[in-house]
Amino acid sequence: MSTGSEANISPARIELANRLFFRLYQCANMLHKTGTRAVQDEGLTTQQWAVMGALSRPKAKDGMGMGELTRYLMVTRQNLSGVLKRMEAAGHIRVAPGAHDRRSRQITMTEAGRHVWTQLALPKIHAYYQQALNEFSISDMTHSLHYLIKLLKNMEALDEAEPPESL
Amino acid sequence: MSTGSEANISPARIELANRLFFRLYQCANMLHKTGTRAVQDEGLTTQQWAVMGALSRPKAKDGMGMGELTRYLMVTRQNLSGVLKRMEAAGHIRVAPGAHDRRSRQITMTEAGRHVWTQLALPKIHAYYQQALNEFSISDMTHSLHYLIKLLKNMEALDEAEPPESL
DNA sequence: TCATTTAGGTCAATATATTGTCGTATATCG
DNA sequence: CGATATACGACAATATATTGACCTAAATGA
Repeated sequence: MSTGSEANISPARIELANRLFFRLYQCANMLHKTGTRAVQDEGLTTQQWAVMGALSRPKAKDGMGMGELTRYLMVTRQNLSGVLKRMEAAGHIRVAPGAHDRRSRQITMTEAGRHVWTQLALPKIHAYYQQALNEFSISDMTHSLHYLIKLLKNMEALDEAEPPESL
Repeated sequence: MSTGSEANISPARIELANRLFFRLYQCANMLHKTGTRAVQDEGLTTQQWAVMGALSRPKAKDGMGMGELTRYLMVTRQNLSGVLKRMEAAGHIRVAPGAHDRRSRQITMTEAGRHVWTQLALPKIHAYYQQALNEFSISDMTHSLHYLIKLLKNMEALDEAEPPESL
């Protein structure tokens, strides 16, 4: 008797979804607010923190390409372009033409950037984690992570369902 | 033998915290990207959606003050001011001086705004919820909500620990 | 080789979002 | 009544973030 697509969502689900997304919205705001505040003395922001976190991984030892980074951070290249420009001006990163594919740009951390990251930013980030994850057990963190990834996958699917520039 | 403050964070905790916050960062980006896309035909954004959600609650039948809204949404008044100005221009909301306290501004949804919200936006939002929460059981949603609120409380405490304008 | 795709740069418009500062009207308290 | 606190408005600077459009150079495939 249903119309084909599962349009019968229970009011309880809707109510829960409403609360869930509202809290996620608030979390997003607070993440950027408190996160940026945690590393502002180093001249960083939450976004630049994410970029440095990506580049400091052992996997990214030889740097990362633009497209690789945009996919990893889930932002547009126009956006990332601006962030990287500021980070390059600050001396945190270096941009060089790619080795194999000369169209691509390889983004690497500079020595200065690595110093700022490991010596100055990381201690503050760890202190931030400790406060932000106060009262979270290892189990709590594992479960939270699981749900975030699950949600993320659904939103990625939603994103790919109607891409803006017809990827 | 410890230095007083609990500086001994296990590497496992740090690693988990890293992943958790990175995923939260990605979720924040995707929430705004896919959320805005879901309601853009109605001329709305994720933020305006949040505002209308707040104003459409039975509790806010008589509208909400500026300060009330900034605390509810956890944004600054300078930010909210801009959002509200656009929404007022679009005819979605009305701003009137407060009844009791004439310094305050009472923000209310207009009839047109209520129509856009209930008739156009809500159906799309429910469809969005359905896709974004695909494979989430009621239990999953309840647990996710619980963790988001827990995290939020910690970040709020962090925020109040060092307020910018010495509230 | 030629057409197409891919990886980017760049410019522009628009909307969030923060911090900081100055100013004004209104409450409120002593 | 006078001092102070509160609730805003307005303005500026800066950093994200999106979409959209136009461009170039290099890789790739028929």
